Amino acid sequence: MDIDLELAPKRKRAAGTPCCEPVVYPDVERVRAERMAAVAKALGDPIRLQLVDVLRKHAGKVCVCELTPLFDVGQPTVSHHLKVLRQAGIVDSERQGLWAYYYVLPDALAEFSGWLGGTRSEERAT
Amino acid sequence: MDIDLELAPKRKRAAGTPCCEPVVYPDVERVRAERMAAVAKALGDPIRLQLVDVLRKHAGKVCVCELTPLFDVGQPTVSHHLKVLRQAGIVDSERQGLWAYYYVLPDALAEFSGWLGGTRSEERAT
DNA sequence: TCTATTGATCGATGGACATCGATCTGGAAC
DNA sequence: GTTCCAGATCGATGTCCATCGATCAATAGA
Repeated sequence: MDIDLELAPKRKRAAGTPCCEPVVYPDVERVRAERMAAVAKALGDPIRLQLVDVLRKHAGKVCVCELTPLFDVGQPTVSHHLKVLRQAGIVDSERQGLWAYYYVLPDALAEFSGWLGGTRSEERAT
Repeated sequence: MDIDLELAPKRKRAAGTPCCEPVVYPDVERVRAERMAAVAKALGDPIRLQLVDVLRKHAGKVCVCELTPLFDVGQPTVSHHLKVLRQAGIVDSERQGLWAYYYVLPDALAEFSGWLGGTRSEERAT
């Protein structure tokens, strides 16, 4: 019930007729989807999501030595996850002597967040 | 520069002393992170993200026969992606005769969207 | 009943990913 | 220099994932 008639199969349909014409999307939509999916993928691991969470909680820059003991994985694994986040453009780092400090890049999550938050397509900017 | 002193290593440090005490997070944070990461992971594929996008654009329910031709993958693959989205609790489906109609579950993305949108931890509800 | 259609499922395959231990790099203390 | 430490990288390993062709179940028309 409550089917959107616009998208219901166009005819009462004799078996064999294609049910509807394909809706073609402009290429830019696909590129945008790939960009946002890359961000979502990077956030699609509990450790990485928590890393971003911690970095956002502390608006400043956080030492890796503070991040590592938060998780039940080894240091190389945390380093790996931070690298994934950096490659996704979500965080960046800065070295200070022996230590490395990570921070969230502002606006890195803006596009994805905007898409997620918007309930209707009309609200989106191109 | 601009290091958050709260999180900088606590002492001037003789090499060998641990640089800082671990910050322990309550278990609920980890569970919440796993829940949100699961949603992010489901959205971490361009096809799935576009599927959700199309379903949200058309507030009603959309026939699978309308979704399949949108992508350069076979019908089993689209069906697989829809299943992943359904298992993540993001969409659900309903059969009408031969056709299956998919729709976005309201509030499925709310928690993740709220976390993503909030800039500071204080804005978050538990 | 027979046949055509939709959409889900199965099994296989190739590639990506999370994790680990070991190692490397380059600073800092002695 | 030598030694120690923080953090990144490497190589290996086991697991998960995206995709495909083939097939199946359910339904509707003939």
